[in-house]
Parts: sequence; C-alpha cells; structure tokens
Amino acid sequence: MALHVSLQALRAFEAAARHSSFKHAAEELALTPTAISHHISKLEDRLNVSLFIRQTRKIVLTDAGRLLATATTEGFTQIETALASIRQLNEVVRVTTTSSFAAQVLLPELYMFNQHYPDIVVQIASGELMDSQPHTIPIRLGNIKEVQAGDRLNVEHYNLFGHQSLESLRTSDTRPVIYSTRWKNPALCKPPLEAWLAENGLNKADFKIREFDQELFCVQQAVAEQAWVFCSETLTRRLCAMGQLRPISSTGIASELCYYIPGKTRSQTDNAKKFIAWVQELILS
Amino acid sequence: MALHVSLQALRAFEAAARHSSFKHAAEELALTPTAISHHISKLEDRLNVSLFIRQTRKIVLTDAGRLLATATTEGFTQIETALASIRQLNEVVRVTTTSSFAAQVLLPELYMFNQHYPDIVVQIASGELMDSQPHTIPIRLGNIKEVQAGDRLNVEHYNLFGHQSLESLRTSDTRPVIYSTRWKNPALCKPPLEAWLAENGLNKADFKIREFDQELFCVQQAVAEQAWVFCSETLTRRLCAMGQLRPISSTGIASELCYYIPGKTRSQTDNAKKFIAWVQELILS
DNA sequence: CCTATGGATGAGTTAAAATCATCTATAATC
DNA sequence: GATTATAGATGATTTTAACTCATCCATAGG
Repeated sequence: MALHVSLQALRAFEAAARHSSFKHAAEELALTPTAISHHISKLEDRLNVSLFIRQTRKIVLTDAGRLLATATTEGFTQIETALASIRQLNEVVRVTTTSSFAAQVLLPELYMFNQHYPDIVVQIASGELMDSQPHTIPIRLGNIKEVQAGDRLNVEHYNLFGHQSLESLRTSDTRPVIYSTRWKNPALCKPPLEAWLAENGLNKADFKIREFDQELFCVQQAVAEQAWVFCSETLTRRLCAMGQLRPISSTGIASELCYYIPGKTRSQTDNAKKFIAWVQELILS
Repeated sequence: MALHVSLQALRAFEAAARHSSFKHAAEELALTPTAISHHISKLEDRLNVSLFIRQTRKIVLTDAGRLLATATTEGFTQIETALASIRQLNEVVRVTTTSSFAAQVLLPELYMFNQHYPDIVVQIASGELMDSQPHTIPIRLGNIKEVQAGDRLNVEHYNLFGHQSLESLRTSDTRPVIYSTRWKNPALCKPPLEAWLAENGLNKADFKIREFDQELFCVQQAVAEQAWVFCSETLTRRLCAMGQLRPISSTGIASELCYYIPGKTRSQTDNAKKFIAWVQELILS
C-alpha cells in the first residue's frame, strides 16, 4: 500500500495540473515555481512516468498525468471538504432538549453565553425530531438510576410554587388546583408530589391535581391562573427570580430524575465542551 | 481553499484511525509512535478539535475524528489507486494495429524486444476494437498528406513479390494473377500498382488483379499459390528473409501511405517510449 | 505492589523542502 | 531580425519541519 511518493509533491502536482501552470500553482501554495518544478520532477522520477509535456510557457498533462490529476483533485477535495465541515462543526454547537428546558432555562440564559463566547453559534432545537443526530448535544431528562454517572448534569429537586403562602393552602375553603406533570414517556419516574405533600403535612385529597405532559405548560398555566404548580426548581428558577413564582416550601425535595447529556465526557469539540461546561454551571447554580 | 494542515499529519492520522493505535500506525508508516502522536496533536491544535479520545492503551475516534477518518481513508485510497495504475501503466505497453502489421511485423519480432526489455510486457491487439483507447499505442496506416510529420514512422514502399523473375512475368502465356489490396477504408490512398507496372514496362490488362481488403491475405494467398502479390515492403520483409517471397523489381516504389502513431512524440510513459523507438527502428531498417 | 504497555512531552538532530542564482528556450514586441 | 519578457530547468545553499531520543505519566494485569 505504502506509496513512497511525497504527499507534498502530489499537492504541488495537483495544483499545477489544475492551473496548467507551475507559476500559478506556486502562487496558490505560497511557494516558488522552482519548488513546484522540483516536486514534479521528483514525482516523475519516482513514478518513472512523465506527467507533463513541457512546452514553452505551457505545460500539458500526459495520459498518466491526467489520470493522476483527476485522482488527486478528487481525493484532496474530499479531504478538504471534511476539514471544512470539521471547522464548521466546531464553530456551531447544536443542542436538542425538551421544550421546557429550552424555554425556561436555555434560551433565557443564552445571551449570557453569547456574550462570553461571541464566536460560538449555538443552535437549539427542541422536540423529538433531530434528537441524537450526530454532532448534536442532547440535553435530556432521565431516571438517575439509568443514567451513567458521568453523563449526569444535576439531580432534579421539586417544590410547589405559587403566589400565596403554605398557610393559605392549608386553610383554603375550596380544593386548590395544583398543576403537575405526567410524562408522555411512562418509563420516566413520576414527580415526587405525594412525598412532598406528606413531608409538608398535606393530603392529596384536599387538592385538585391537574396534569400536562410538559412542565412548561404547568408552569405557564399556574402563572396565568395564579394557581400552584409542582415542578422542578430548575424550570422555575428564572420565574422565581422575576417574582412571578415563589417556592412554597423553603427546601425542595429530591427526585429520581436528572438532566443528563449522553456521552457528556467523551467525544466533543472544543466549543461543545465550553457549552457543556456552561450548562453544567447554569444548572447547578 | 488551503487549509494549512500538514498532509503528513493527515496521513499519520488516517493510519492511526484505521489501526486504532498510534503504535501500529507508526509501524505502517515506518515511524516512531512519538511522531504519530506529535502529528495528531498538531492536527488537533490546528483544527481546534480533538480527534481521538485517549483512554489507556486505547484510542477512540471522536465524531469529528470519524468524519475525518472516513474522508482521509477514501481520499488517500483514491490517490493510491491512481498511483498504482500509473505504475502498472508503465509496466505494460498496449499496442493496437492492423492484423497485417501485427502478424507480419510486430509479432514475429516481438521476442527480440522482450529479450532486450524483459521487464516490459507488451500487449498487442488488432482489429477495430479497443483502438485509440486511452493508454494504448495505435500503430496505423494513413495517408502521408494527412498525417502529422512528427507522428510518421516511415513511408511505405511497394513492390511486386513472387517466386519467379520479372522476365517470366513478361513472357507468360496466361494472364498471371497479381494479388493487391483494396482497403476497406475508401479514404486511404490506393497501393501504387499502376504506377509500378508502368515503371516496369508492364500493362495492367495483361494481369488478373485480385483484391483482398487486407495485405496479409494477399501475401498469404500469393505464398500459397506461388502467385504474385503487390504489397508493401514492410509486410514482406520477413517472408523475403525466409526465402518465401522475392521482390520482383530491385527497387520498390514509394506510395502515399505511411505507418504512424498519433501523438508519437507526446504523452508517453517511459516504456511506451522505448517501445516506440524500437518500432521506429524496426520499420525503417 | 510491581511490571509492562501505550501514549504525552520537550529538546535535539537530521533530512527534506524551499529558495537563490543562473541558465535555456521561445513567444511577443519593436 | 534583434530584443525583451516569460515560463520553466538546474544545482548549490539555506531554512524549515519532521523525526527521534530520553523521560514521564497513567493504568491494566499479573
């Protein structure tokens, strides 16, 4: 297999063939025409074939030259195309995640990331579509027990959020509405609503539990109706900071859920690593 | 387009990716593992992407690495394939020519060429098929006026050949048979039979002229029947040397025909040049 | 715990590649 | 038909980069 010909010489040849000129090839490769000439005659010596017919101020490919020119041009093009896409791959960070995480966490904070790394373009897509495509970072919600330790970003802590105090909940005449999530995916652990109620001396029967399949909807509905929502602290941090929601209990309750990135520790571009580090920081803070 | 990454580094990477091992890549490229390591880390620096995940005694391609590995392997393979066919192209000389020239000139003398150049494989094909395919040397019969001067191998000289003397022709009772050629291709100049007869004080009407579309058949028929054949000296030289034919006139007559090789002076491999030089020598001697 | 393996790192050496100066052939211009 | 300019060839010299050596680190396996 080993071709004892210099790849540099092949590149010189390729450029010369493409331009039909040593001079122009030299310009393209930022060399002197002499260097091109040397390369090509060395190549011809090695292959024992002449690749160009030298006419004055004109070079013409021989049959062998034409054969090699096609192959080198195509071969190098293929390689350069790959290099170009790697470059681009590194400039752009593609992320997929749930609508909830995207809308309540990622998108609102993204401008901070962009300020820090103005050269990195982040593309966020949510929904089940292009999930786990190559070169895309998926931020998923999963069961702690089933997620590889290294892939985990956090442990989801849940709490009840609303506008009124815990006291008003206890003394309410009507059965207050609590919005909670029932995942579309049945394999995903349930939000620890009952555990939280028990811990806070409350009884599920005293409430009307209404469910959506996305936390985002629960939060939005609760804000709109000034009702309560049982939801992860991750998703409500922003709304709490804005005063739109308040945690009812001072400490949340740990769930069996976590956000994670499959293969978090391995196989990432430089910029992807920066982004992941930033998300990690964001989600833990 | 210039991506400013070293091709050597790419080759090192390609081998490392293929073997999943710096050590084996080093062996393949006859280098030290250190060199491979240097190359790859330089490549990673340049591209600002990690290409391998280094685990102990094991390297695994990243996404970017996999992308590049595919492209480099395919690209280099394409180039190496071309180089291999150029190598082979140079070992083998392919020739096409007429059945007549092949049978009466080329094939009988070929063993002399093989003795001189035992490493060069000569493939001879005759007939209209694979004519003027790339990388094939066509030896053709053409009209002098229409053939480029540089392409010409000779000028065809014609003569009448047979077993008896000119005298016996003149005094023959019956109209003797002369075999001559009528080319299938009407554009080709006719053999100068009438000019020769006139020059030798003979009259066409005194002979029966029988025609084939290939000189070879004329010659073979004449030998078989001990008849006469009007034919080029090129094709009869061997039979004359063997005593199977004799020229009737001491000097032949020049025709408007010649053997030639299109593009004789340009675009040939080393071995093709040797072969052409040998044919040139053969045909002129 | 110790050894062996595979890779990383940095300095030093060597070999390859680029340049410089010079030369040739010829196409274009006067 | 002499002159200039252009494109490439050639050989000596210099510069660059590639490879190796010595050393170090991490860990898999006995």
